[in-house]
Amino acid sequence: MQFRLINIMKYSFDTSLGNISRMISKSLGKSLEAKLASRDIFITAEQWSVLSILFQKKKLTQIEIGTLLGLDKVQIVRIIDILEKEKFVQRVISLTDKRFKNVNLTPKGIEIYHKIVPYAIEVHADAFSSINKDDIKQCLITLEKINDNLNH
Amino acid sequence: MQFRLINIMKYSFDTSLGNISRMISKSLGKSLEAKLASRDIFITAEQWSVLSILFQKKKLTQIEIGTLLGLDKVQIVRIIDILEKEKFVQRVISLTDKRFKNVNLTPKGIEIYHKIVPYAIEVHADAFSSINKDDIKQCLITLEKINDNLNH
DNA sequence: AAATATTAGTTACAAGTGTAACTATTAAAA
DNA sequence: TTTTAATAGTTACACTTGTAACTAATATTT
Repeated sequence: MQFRLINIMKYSFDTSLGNISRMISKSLGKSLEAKLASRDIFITAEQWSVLSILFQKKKLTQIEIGTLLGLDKVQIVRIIDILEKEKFVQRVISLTDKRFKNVNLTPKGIEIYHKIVPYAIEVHADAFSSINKDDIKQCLITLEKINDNLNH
Repeated sequence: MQFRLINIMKYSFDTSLGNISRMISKSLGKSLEAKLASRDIFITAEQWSVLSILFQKKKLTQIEIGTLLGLDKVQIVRIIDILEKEKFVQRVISLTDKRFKNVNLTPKGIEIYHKIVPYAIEVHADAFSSINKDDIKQCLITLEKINDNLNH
């Protein structure tokens, strides 16, 4: 049984999830950043991921953001510093525990979020073009499962 | 029709391919690097991708490596510099066009390749555990298609 | 054939990133 | 209750990475 598993798993570069996910993630990020830059919006893919998770969850501590995005606390500090300087987010020290800073979108942050969404959709639409939409759905479900495996 | 597409594509962070592929690629890379480091093999995930593409294709120019892996020529120079210093690969100037340098694995490079493969398989097996193997196959096929879309 | 453009690979430097050490605050242990 | 440990967030510095300019060789244009 173990032998069979190894057999199935025979390593092949072409189908290596590590490689293909790295390439896709890079392409999508660069593609989004290029689209935004051409409209004079200078926001990186990672900053965008923070903006969108904040839009979805409304209020998160820096540690929570890091956990959700797989980024460490130093990276989060830097991203929040930049986003706060641009007044897209604000830090609010928690009343119940002064170690925590709750981060939330400002009105300007919500505005930029809505401005960027169409470009994010565009990038994904390009990536998904001429691929069966059920296949894409199924693929994303499998990727979620893989991601769960990797986080536990 | 276009309206329907946009509707299907409604942006959701959770199912954002950009985010999930970034997280998976990072996890897999770090997981492999940690496994290797604990056995005193100090090779990064990117260096590994170069070793394995060279094992598969036997001989490639630096530009070809970059194209296959989605890395630019400067990154490739650096990786090949390191791998050459470790005597895992060698550069051979092309006889037909002196601008090109053909890169290939040395016997030591082939040896380290075979040494690393089991760890690469292990990392993927962890990622795929308890997921239906047909789903994984289908997922990888879809990712290949997405990757093709992004490269054209 | 000479001049120009293009390409593969390299180098240099600025900008970005990861690691470790730090502060402030709260929780747990003695 | 005092001491110790743990946690959220920050800072500093070494290391890595991206951009642009460079060399050398070949291809193209004039």
